[in-house]
Amino acid sequence: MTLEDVARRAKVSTATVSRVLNNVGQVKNSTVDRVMQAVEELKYYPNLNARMLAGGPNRTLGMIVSNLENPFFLDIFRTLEADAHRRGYDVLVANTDYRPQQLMSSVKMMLGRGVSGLAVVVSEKKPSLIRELSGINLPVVFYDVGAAKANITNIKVDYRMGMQRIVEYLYGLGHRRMAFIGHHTTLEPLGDRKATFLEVAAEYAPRLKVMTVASADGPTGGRNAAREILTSGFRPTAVVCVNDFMALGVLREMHERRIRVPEDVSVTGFDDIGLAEFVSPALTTAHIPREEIGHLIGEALIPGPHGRGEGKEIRIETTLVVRESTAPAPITSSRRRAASTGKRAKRAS
Amino acid sequence: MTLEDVARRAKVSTATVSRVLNNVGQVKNSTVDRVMQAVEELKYYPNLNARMLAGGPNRTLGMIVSNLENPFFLDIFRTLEADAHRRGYDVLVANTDYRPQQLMSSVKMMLGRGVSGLAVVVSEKKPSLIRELSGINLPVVFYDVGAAKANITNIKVDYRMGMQRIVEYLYGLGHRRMAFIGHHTTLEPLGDRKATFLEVAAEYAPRLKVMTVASADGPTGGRNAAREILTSGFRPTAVVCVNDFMALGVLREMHERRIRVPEDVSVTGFDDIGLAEFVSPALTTAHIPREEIGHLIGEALIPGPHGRGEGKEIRIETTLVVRESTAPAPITSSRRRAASTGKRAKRAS
DNA sequence: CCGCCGACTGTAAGCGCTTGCAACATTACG
DNA sequence: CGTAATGTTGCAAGCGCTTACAGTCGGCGG
Repeated sequence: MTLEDVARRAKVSTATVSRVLNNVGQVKNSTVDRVMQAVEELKYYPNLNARMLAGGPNRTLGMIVSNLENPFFLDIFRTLEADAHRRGYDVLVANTDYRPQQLMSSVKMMLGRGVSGLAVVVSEKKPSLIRELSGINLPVVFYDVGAAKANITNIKVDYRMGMQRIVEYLYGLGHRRMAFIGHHTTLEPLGDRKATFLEVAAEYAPRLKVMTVASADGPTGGRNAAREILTSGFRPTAVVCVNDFMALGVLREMHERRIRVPEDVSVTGFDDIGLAEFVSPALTTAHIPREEIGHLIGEALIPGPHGRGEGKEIRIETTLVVRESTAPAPITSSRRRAASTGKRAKRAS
Repeated sequence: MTLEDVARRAKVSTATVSRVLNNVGQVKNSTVDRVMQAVEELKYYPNLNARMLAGGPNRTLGMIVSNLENPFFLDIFRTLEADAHRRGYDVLVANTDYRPQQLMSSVKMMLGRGVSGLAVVVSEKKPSLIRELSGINLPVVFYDVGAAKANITNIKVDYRMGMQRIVEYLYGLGHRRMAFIGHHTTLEPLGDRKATFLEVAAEYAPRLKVMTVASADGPTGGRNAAREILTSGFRPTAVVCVNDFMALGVLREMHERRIRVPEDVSVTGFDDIGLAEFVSPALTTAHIPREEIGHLIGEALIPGPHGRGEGKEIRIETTLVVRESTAPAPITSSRRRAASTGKRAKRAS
């Protein structure tokens, strides 16, 4: 089924068929009808490869994420896709599983497919990548990694501020021993998060004791990390996780060990994925407006009536969402003693 | 950056460059090196559209799912993608959100992109689609909808048996009032599931009372459905959900209303998504081997050394996984009376 | 009645890549 | 050293579609 078949059937030239299909140029109404009918009868659908090769309307976006399984990424993808569909665009996704190498090949794949816009929402940094991508003439948006250039807009969330609010909040609740659970800490943005936690925690030194452990992204990773902490001898009263997805796992591990959350230990996440309010206890976390991010990406990549908002540097703020997984630190024997003498009664209560 | 640029730089013809890139035909080693070097220096990457148009090696699969957000679909996609990558293939995903219309356009999109294999893992049935797809010369695999043909292999899970085991198990636990929560019950496979539940339940009539409610797929839908049941006046001792994803929501709703699961009411899911064992209480469910399904799809779509396993009809069995969300039905006042007389002491315990 | 203009349609030149076929270069033997 | 095999390349014809550019045709003003 090619354009030519349709043309023959409608007794016109391929040029005309192309014109009616793309709705460009002037075509007599009766001809349009004839062509459309032929299209129907033949169940013709265009060969998109040929179309793109020939420089036809290119309506496909590309999006590369680190882990589609993590609702954080999936949510961004879904809002972008919804926006894109609304504007007649398709979006191709690629998953890197946090592998820089896979990132590179995914980018080449996207470019090779000729996407008209590319969103790179990953946690692996590749300086060379950014350099390459800023060379080509294509709107690009980076999330978390990269810097704004002529053709690339950069979206960054203020992770530090979010982390600060969490630690502050926990500290205010009387927590003095905290554990941080992360994953892929050798990858820059992810390592930064851990470093950020450490820095923020350091502000409360030496009264605050911390430990950090890394595992894989996801509930299973979270559970393993929790186990590691629990068997380490360190007894944190609060566990702060790099993201909600992992927090799910620590919640479960606590449950299985009959460690009550939040009575015995508080747990926090980051992202505020939908599941955060569906687990029990519901997760206290820092909300990252993923829908907004999805929309922003769409705006940056899809040319609108006002052109597209290229080359901007966008900063996203997080907000602390307190739910059920956090509470005042339990009174330890030593603190109870202090409390009984009335010295810290306020905080311990 | 085109093949010609590379050719010029390596002082060979485009044909030769193409040959070394695709590793076909005989090319002198020194030439290969020269070409590869030019490729490196120019950071050339092939225009996949042109390649496909020209009939080059086509290594991309297409997969259409109803709801990527539902881990059930995502898991299948991920295992297929992993298999595909291992064999040098890419896979394009499209999401239909359970909309038959979107299904049709997604199929056209995939076909238009020239995928070399297509997996349709959806819950919307479109007879015309199946007819169309069986006409073309392309390996296709349908999940849940469709029938095996020359080029299409069909994967079906024995939903009925799974449902039967669940209801039987629940009945054995003393449950006599059950509610079924589904979604999109107007779509055939999904409506079938509801019907299946009803049929299975009917086998226990008139001792078993049931009610069914439908909502949207996902935790939120599950929660809304739970609310609907709870405000209806009907007081089920067991809630069976069409899938785990929705069950997550009913678990939460119960928790918020301080209805204990499983003491006050038992809840079951279907699919056995990873999250099922991370929520509390962990979900009793019917396990569908999603990885196996992913692998099967890969086998059917990717030509291997033994050709591909086309046109088969594959039946997948489920297994009941009992976890924490189910328990014997609570003793009602009337049953307690009976129990106190010793008549049903066994079952009520 | 002629020329011109605008509406409509056809012609044909690619887009970047693959590949059958022909051409040329090497090597092996006799 | 000649000749047939082989080994290596280049040529050029498309793949299906878009899009200048060049008609063709009917109607209008002059």
